[in-house]
Amino acid sequence: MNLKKNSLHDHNSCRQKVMEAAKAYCEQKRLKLTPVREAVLNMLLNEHQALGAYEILEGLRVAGFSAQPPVAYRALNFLRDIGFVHKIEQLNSYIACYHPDMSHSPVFLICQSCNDITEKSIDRHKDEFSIMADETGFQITNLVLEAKGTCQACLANL
Amino acid sequence: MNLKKNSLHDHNSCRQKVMEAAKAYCEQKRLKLTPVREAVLNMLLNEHQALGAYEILEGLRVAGFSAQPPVAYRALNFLRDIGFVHKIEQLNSYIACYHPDMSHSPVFLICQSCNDITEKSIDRHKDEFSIMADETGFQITNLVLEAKGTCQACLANL
DNA sequence: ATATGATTTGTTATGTTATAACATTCACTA
DNA sequence: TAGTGAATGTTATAACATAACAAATCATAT
Repeated sequence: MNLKKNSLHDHNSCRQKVMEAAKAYCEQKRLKLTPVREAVLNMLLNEHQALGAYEILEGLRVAGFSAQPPVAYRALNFLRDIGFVHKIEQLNSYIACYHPDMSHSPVFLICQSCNDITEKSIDRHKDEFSIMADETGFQITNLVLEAKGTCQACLANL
Repeated sequence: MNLKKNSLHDHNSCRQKVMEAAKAYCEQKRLKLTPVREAVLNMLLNEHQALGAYEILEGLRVAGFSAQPPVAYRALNFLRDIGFVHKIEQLNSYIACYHPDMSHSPVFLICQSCNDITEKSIDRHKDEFSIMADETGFQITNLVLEAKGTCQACLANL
């Protein structure tokens, strides 16, 4: 499992905070964080890493939910819509967002050695891609910013 | 088809230049731009848009090549390795690169309205993602930078 | 309280994307 | 011209994702 990250912060409290934020957000927006949706978010927060849709589906099955693919994809898409889950396009997998702040675009650093994924944020509207897009009159609705490579810890162990 | 781009430049000469560049590159590196590989690159250059692997496979079938999936994927991966084709991760599709310059990272602006894809370049090592990665000691081997949205022409037609 | 409309969930089936594994052919060169 | 490594052919299957429709649940306005 991902010991490195766990050692860097209090994973439990971090997880709880995000879950509460999700509940508050849904309440405020009159959206429903139903049992399936909460279970999916919880699973992603627990793992603290990217999971494939079918891994999530297996988790749902174990937890007693219906385990047909649409169940997982619906929950994932709901959570993505509200910004608490992101898809890692290069891995076809999904990861919880620990700072669901709409004014920032997520940036992912994917370590090919330890499979750890670090989420960074860049200031929307100030980054050079947004600027580049502005220059050509392109209106961005979604940004995918992913870097694959080797993280510091793994570089040190080479 | 993609009239907008065709009107912006001499598509034919552009296509030929890239194909020649690919041939020169392979010759220099002692790599083989075999018939299948050339056919795939040619198809992508002709279309001047992103194609799915199975569309390419169908093109190969029509051209008389073997049309099992591995044939297309192998050719695509070869062309990606040498930098003449990129994968658009958000679309699971592949597009020819018109400025295969290793010191630049490709950036794609994907218009959801007209399906046009514009490739931009950013200076590797100077962009803020590389800088962000450097700060955390992350060594990037591959960058995926894709923006979905609406292009200028389509915005004007709303 | 209850009809009604909207949202969510269940379920079946299928579509789409990609790779594993191994056999065969080809091109080079020793 | 035999041996080697690269490329291709081929079969099968894995992995990812959605369409379509039925059933249940929920919200709320009368």
